Amino acid sequence: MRIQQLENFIVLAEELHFGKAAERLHMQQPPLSRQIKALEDELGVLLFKRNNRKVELTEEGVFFLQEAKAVTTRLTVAQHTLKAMGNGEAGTLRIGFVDSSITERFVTAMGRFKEQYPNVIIELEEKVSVEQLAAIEEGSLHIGFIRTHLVETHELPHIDVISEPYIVALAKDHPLAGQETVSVYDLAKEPLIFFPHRKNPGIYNWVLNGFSQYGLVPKFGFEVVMDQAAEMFVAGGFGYTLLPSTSCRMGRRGLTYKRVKEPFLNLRISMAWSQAHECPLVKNFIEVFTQQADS
Amino acid sequence: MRIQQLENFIVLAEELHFGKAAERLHMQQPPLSRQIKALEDELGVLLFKRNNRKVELTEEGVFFLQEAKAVTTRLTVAQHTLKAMGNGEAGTLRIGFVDSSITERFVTAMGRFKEQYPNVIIELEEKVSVEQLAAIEEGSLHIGFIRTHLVETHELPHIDVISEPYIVALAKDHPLAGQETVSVYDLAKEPLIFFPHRKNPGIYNWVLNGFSQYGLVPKFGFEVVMDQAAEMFVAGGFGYTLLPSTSCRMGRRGLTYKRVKEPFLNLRISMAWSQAHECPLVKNFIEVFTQQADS
DNA sequence: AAGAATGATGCGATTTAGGTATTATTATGC
DNA sequence: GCATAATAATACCTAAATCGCATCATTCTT
Repeated sequence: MRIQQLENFIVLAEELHFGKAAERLHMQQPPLSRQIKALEDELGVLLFKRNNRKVELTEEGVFFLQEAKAVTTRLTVAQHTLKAMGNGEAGTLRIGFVDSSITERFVTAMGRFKEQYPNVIIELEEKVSVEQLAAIEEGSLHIGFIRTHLVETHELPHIDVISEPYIVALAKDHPLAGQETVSVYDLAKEPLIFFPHRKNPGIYNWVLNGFSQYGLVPKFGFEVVMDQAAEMFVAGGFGYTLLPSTSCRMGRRGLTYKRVKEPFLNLRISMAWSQAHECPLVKNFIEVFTQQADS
Repeated sequence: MRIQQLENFIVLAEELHFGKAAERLHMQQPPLSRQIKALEDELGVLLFKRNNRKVELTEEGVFFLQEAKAVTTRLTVAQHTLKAMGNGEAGTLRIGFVDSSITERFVTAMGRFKEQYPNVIIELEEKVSVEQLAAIEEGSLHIGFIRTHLVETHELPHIDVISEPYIVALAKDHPLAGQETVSVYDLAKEPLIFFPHRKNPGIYNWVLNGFSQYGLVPKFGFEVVMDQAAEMFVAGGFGYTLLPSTSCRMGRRGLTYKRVKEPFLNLRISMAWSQAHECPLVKNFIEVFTQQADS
């Protein structure tokens, strides 16, 4: 059975006249007669009652007409959707992100994209950078918002989106709070209030690394899971903590925030994708994302 | 596009291996490769990523797979339904009936049929006999329960289902109530409580006819629309009324029922259909209807 | 580096579809 | 009542599409 047969059957059911239907279909009457007969033979039923003078649908024909219409329209819609997918106007875009990548820019970019491409489904999933990296290279993730140094070493195409120093949060009456900036050497002597290794090994190790650049090891104090809890301990004078600078715009009462004197920890996030798996969806997303940056 | 291409595409999407898919499809690998390529060309997208070593669906392929499955299964179901319709096990059976044809036998036959052929839709419509007759001969009604004398004059195939004399309902203290049977000649002198002509012209004229056989004309008393109202007037001694004998099995208090002495009015209803439009549905219904009569 | 696995390509044979001419049948008009 | 017009079916031919076989090209494995 060919789709064309279904389409021709539908036209004939509308015209109820082989000659006129054949004309509409840009073909001759005899092939149409044969085609309908072949369809009837294949289905094992008569679709039309025809007595050389009048053509009308049988009960079976009425039923099959509705089925044929359903099938052909579904296929036509599918073809249009496929075309839209080819233009990156339909489909599913899978985007990964790390906790700290969620900025206003990130959110508004999502909104803009959804507005411009309403038929694209966006699947967002939080994953640590290395996992995203693997998923991108495997092709199961289109785009990842991940730590910049990783995409640099993996040589993935990317756009940098965040670059902000980690800063020190201290109690206002802390001995170090009097200085404009704080030295890592001084920090290493104070207890660090930080989350446990298991919560985010990447950041944890990265912080350790920041200290070891200067031959230092931080002196760990309390380990707390939530940021708010950490700030409470800091305010209570039990030590200091480290935060991305944007995380503390509205400062907490009793705390003060100081930059580190030496080059220390700089949180850098990039939007990365795979050259190999680059598709129209990705291209369109990048375009929307960068356009927004301009405006 | 052929349906077979969609089916082959589905198999290949399951196997993800041209050789194995071709084997399952009882064909050689080269034609399958070409067929898939032709499908891709027609759709304008690649359905599979294939690098001489691995075959996997593209995003478009995943989407089209779901559409192809939907389309092919719908067509398969449609073909099964068509086959069922050929056996009279699916479709729509249109049955007409007149008011007085609704008996217990009629109702239980409907139930039995619906039980035996659950996929057949029964469309019941009440219509006077002549209209049903026209609809049957035109083919828009499969079966009609109509007045027997009409099907006899039109020579339609039919099965008689009701034959019952009309009888006379009288008040117990009515002068004619003392006799075993009542004569039409006596009846013609008494007032007849009957429904108005507009309610059922067929029966009304038929009753007039019954009297005119004997050169008589009934003497009309009250015209009432509902049967119960007629019985009340009769019980009150305002005259007599005429009823099909089964309509008064459980007699009303204060009334008595008498047969007419002479051959008078005999209500005969038949189930009729058209030889020309006889289809499996009709055959099956007749079979169920007569089977029930036996049991 | 050689061989096995696997999808693509070339070619000839068969099947299938479409076009033209014609036939058969039925309704309509004089 | 017969001739004609209308219309779907059939016959026959040509063109196109499909299939199977043989082969090629590429890539992974050992």
